[in-house]
Amino acid sequence: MDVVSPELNSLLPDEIMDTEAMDEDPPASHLTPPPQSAPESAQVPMETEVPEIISICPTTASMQAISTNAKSTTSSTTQLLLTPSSSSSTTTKNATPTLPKIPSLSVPPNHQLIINKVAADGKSPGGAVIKQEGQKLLVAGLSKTGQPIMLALPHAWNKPATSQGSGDAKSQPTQIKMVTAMGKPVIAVSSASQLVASSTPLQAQHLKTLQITKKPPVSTAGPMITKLIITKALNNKVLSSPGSVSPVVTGRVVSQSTPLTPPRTIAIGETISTVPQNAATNSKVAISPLKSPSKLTVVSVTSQSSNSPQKSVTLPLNVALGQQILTVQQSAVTSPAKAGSSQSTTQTVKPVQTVTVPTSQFKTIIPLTTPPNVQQIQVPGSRFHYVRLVTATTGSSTVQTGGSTNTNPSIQPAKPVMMNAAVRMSVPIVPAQTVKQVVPKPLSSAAQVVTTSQTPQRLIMPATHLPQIQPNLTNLPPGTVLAPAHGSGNVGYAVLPAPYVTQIPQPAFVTLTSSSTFSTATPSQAQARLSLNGLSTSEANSRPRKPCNCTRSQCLKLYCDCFANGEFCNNCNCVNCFNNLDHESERLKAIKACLDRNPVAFKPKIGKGKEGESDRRHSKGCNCKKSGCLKNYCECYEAKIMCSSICKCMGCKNFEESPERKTLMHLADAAEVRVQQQTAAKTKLSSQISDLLTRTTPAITSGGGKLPYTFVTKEVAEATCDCLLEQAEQAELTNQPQAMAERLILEEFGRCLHRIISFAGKAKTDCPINC
DNA sequence: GAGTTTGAAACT
DNA sequence: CAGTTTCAAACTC
Repeated sequence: MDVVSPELNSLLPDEIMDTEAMDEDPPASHLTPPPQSAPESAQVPMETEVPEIISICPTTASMQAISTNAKSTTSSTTQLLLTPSSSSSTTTKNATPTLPKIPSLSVPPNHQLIINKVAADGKSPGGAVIKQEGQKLLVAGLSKTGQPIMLALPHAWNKPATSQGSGDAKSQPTQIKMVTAMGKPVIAVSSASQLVASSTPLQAQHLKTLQITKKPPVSTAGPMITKLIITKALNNKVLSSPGSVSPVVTGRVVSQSTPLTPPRTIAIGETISTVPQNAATNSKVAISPLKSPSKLTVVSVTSQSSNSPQKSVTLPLNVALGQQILTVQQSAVTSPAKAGSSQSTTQTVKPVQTVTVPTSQFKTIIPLTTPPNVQQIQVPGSRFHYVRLVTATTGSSTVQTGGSTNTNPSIQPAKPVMMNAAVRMSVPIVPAQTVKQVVPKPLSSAAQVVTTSQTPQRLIMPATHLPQIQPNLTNLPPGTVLAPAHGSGNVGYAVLPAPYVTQIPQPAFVTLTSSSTFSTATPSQAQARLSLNGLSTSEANSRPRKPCNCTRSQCLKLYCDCFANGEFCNNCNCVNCFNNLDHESERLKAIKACLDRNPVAFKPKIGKGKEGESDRRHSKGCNCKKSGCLKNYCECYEAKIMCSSICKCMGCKNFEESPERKTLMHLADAAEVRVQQQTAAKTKLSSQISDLLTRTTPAITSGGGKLPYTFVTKEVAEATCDCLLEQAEQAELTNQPQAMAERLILEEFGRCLHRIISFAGKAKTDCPINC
């Protein structure tokens, strides 16, 4: 029977405290995306920081429940809810003080929060008091078998959600999910999620993620008994107390290397070890979603009956990151992992099977019921990588060793672990250049730390079975992902342009985030990526492109820039937009139609030249007639490239030696520089004047100094001179004749005077009584 | 902001 | 493939 401290219960969101849902959550719930909550989903940052260390250890039998008193925590109101694992039915709301001993919290100097087994006190009956300090939160629980369960969380999780808007990737929330599948607990940490117990209401809102699902291996559709913990660690250290903790639970911690230096290779290791079943089956863990730093760790843990021998399972994990596909393979604990990296040269279908970990929004439940295997697909000559998701029903399917580079997940005799999740990684769309495979590392004891690359993340989403849409892989929009239909086995693909993928709202997925790219991405960016048309509020940085204004095309034709770029409309001004998930079928059909008309419709029009940008040219060439190819009507000119021989334009002036073009480009560049310089100068001048206003107001008021020259102090004069000098420099840069230069300088001087006078007038109006 | 111009996309 | 229409962005006033 699982017990949750009442005190904690009152603090936790309903979603978390809904034990029935946790216990009785039908398989469908796992597959069903969480209810679309626009605000929440929109606010869910895709990139989140990952806890430095997350380790899960079996709990001791004595512990029935562990709860953290939010009040006890100093800074963050992080709450940890750890329900005892028992074979019987679980009830979180019935915290029983009868629990023998409860882990107490100790704050080690290493900035870890540790919950140790201690006697229950009055404050948190049946629960442990969590003392938070430092960067890591370590929650240790003891199962009935006496095996501890420990969770280490980065201190960043404790940060209030309000800091998310700061743009600091570290502030992004991380979600911890515990799912029990096949009677075995599965714990996953998704970066997208937020802290379960956060002091701020905002954090509480997002808290939905912690869920434990117990499912007997029933149907083939939902058979996955994956015990998976996904964590992202900042460092390679594994905090789980190796010696003290029983070896039952072992997990690898996937850690990303330093954010500053994104590693080229991503290594994700996963260990699955047996755990006393009684401890695992019914245990519930509610962990307040803490903001995780940019690091993501994925740790899979398998629990099994105590009597059963420890098993190690290899878990192939295929993660498509941006244009990159990350192949992660789990190695047996005993068997060292093979390191292999395969790059772009690939066959149509890679023998390696991979598991895509779907990214989830904050409130996602890890769907373990229908775990597809993912096969990495690389099209020769194609810039893009594709992933084929295959529903894995048996462990045998997981094994395919292809080329030497592919380390086949050496599947141990134990049952294969499969993840029915896609990794959603919102990342800048970049050409898929590399396929990175993670070399499984030999599991030492409790956990292993694996470094992950900072590659942008891409979402692989489940899609409707659309067998009719199987366009040429090489012609798909950049980053297109082929997603399998639900329950359709390995057949059927849905064409998902990568940009779409990154914007797809959250289905029920496991979130795996990469830390590195997140560091640069602001929450708003992630938010914008997630949001659909009109749902996102802040996306200034996420959308370099202008919003479309389509009215008649439904944004499903190439007229629409959003559609043409393979993106969902987002905060656009379009009318009757179908370029969103609500009209997925229409959109897919439109994509197919476009590809039928033009197989390379979604390929970039501006091909990269042989040697850098200078050789860039339009793939089709323009067809301008009146613009002289010197206006943005011309696609060549718009792309800042010159027309080439393939252009059919008339009266083209967009060639290398064209004087018109040179003048135009020169003026454009000069204007840009000028704007920047003048902006800086004006800012300085305004600052000086404003500062002067505050200092001279008494003099003005007393002496009736309402004359502008009152403000012409040394500072103002210097600022004015700066403006004039910059103007002169600008004129010089643009090769303006002397007369013109003088004129520009005088004009600038006039503007400066005008500003001075304006401020003087303002000062006068601000103090009408005295002035 | 409304209207016009322009050229790509779509259509025939 | 060529001609025409549609469409939305770029541009002008």
